[in-house]
Amino acid sequence: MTQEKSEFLKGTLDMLILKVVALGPIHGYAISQRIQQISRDFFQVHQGSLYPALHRLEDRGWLQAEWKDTDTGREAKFYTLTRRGRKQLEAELLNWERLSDAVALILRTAE
Amino acid sequence: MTQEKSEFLKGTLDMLILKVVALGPIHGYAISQRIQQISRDFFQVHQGSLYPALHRLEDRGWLQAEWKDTDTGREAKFYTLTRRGRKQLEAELLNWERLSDAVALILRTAE
DNA sequence: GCATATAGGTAGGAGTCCTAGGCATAAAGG
DNA sequence: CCTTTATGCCTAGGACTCCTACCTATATGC
Repeated sequence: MTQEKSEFLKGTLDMLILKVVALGPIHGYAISQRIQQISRDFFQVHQGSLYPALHRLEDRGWLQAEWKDTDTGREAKFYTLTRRGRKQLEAELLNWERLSDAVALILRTAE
Repeated sequence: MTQEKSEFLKGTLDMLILKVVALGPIHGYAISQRIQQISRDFFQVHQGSLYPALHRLEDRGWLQAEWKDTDTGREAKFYTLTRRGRKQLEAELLNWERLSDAVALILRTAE
């Protein structure tokens, strides 16, 4: 089955998560909602993508998790950026800029 | 082993190939060189990515192949876009635009 | 009492890209 | 003449990411 979904994240998910977490402590479920909201529904982060990604980023030492209560009095895992996570975010931002510049170079080539 | 290469194509390879082929009939090896040149060496399309991608695009009916002689008198498989390939390219261009816009929305979010 | 939203998770498969190899011929350098 | 390099095509296998489809549990709304 071919991937045709327009929401396909194209490897940007890690960067998007790091960026959203950089805005302040936030739990997983809220991260996916934030990404969807801010992107005006372009991105839809499915739970099967979200949670493995969070565990991945935590394993790599970029995110730190802590169980806390939400506003509504429920338990949730709140994530914060580590120092290394902040560095990683900067690296990914730079790489994304270069990538999209490189793509633009090719797309603008008219001969 | 983690993927850390900055040349990582992030799912853009199909679009880039379609775009380069849209510029005129060209063979596989030259496609990878073109992409590397135009992107100022940011993208490096390895042969293990290139040829499977070309076969994929041909299987989907977006590219058409024909054996011809190069300038230097060697045989090579020249690719051209089919009508469906042209449509696909336009769809991918639009999707790329939307994707990068959506990413930009999130990256510019300062709170 | 039951559906929906919130909040966490896993398993399995599909798809893409990479490394590492193989094959063949032409040009260039010693 | 012979060996290296560039050109040109290809595949196998593994790593990684993302998706669908499932599971669990609690709070809220009807």
